[in-house]
Amino acid sequence: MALFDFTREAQSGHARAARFATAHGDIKTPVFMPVGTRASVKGITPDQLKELNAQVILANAYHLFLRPGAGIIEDAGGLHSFMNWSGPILTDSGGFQIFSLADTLSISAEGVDFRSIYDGSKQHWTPEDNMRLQQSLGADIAMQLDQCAPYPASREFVAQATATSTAWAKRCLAAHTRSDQALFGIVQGGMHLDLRLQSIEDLIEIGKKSQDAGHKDFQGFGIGGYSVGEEHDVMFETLGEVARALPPEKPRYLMGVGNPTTLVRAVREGVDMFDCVLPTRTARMGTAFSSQGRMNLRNAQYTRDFGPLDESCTCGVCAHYSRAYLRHLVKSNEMLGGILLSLHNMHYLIDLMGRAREAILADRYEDFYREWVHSPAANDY
RNA sequence: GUGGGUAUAGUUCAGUUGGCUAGAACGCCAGAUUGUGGCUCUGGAGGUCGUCGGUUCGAGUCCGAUUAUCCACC
Repeated sequence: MALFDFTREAQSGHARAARFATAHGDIKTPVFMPVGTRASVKGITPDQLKELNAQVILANAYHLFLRPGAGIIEDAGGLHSFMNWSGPILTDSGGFQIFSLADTLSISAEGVDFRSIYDGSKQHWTPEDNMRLQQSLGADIAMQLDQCAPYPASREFVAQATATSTAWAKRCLAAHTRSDQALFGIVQGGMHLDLRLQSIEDLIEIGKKSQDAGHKDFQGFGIGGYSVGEEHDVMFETLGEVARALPPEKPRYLMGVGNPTTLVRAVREGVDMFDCVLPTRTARMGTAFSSQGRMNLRNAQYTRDFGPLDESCTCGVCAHYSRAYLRHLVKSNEMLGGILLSLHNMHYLIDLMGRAREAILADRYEDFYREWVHSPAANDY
């Protein structure tokens, strides 16, 4: 199996099961990727991630560039060595941070000026700078630098941001030379289907021309610009058509999503990969996913509840700790509370995608989907 | 026993020369969290101001008694 081959194993409706080959191992899809922005999945060690069957984790080029700096990670032998994770890693470019952190000074076709969130210093990035950065970090998958439009935004603004992303996609692809690292283009276009379809057409064209010139093509595509504050159902008005307009022989990565039910629905639309801070962030705030829906462990009803977090969960936290104890930890601000709930939530999403994969392989994804949306577990947002 | 201090929300305390619908912090209760600047953010409940009486148009604020409690001295 050649590097970056996306080998489709089964399809059930639009849902796909596949293997994506990277230099640090295969990724079996559909897959949820834990987020470790600053080379750390908050509260979870790499050993624990392996036990949870995490296949690939995320890091963020923007944050690592500002701290500790790419040079240090390069001297450490790359990101894998630096953080002691031997499996696949995906780095996000930082396009989302430029949009979300509001320290952006200016964005033009040429590049972006922004201020460091750590010391306020002025920084300048071109797409080429960003590619150099991500290649020096050495992840298995790099994302193009993109511009993510906020929501709501005028159609004109979204169209302009999408055009900028497309221009940057072309330059990122041209500047990307590392053969053991995949590069994903990113679809933008906000909630406008026509802008998104145009974005996809442009990305495919850019890849084709690059290949014709003897250079590489994108090995997959991110679907960006969703989960930026819109109502949950808005995304599904266009997601299916967007996902299926992408080349079927390459992975589709819905960026920044999400909660369990959104994953189950998005897989049904043909999405293969997800990442989200939700399992760890909500865990630190005291919230757990469960077969009974979302649970807020701070609630008084758990004060004397000595049963497991989720009776139908197979994770180590549910095997050994009671709701009452977890509530106590959360209420007492003990870091162990956030850690244990993070472990559980992470297991929950990884296991969910594992079960989705089994259902696809057995060609009964529609049944799996129906069962899910009618179960109390779907009460998760 | 004597002298002095203090009694206001679950807790620690603010409440200016008497003029509110008596406030704060923490705690408590409940929401939020989607390509992570998050021990974060948003709401809510809760007090006949120790008790009884007096002065006053009006008392958490002044006066008396009483109870509790703290300190000092016998």
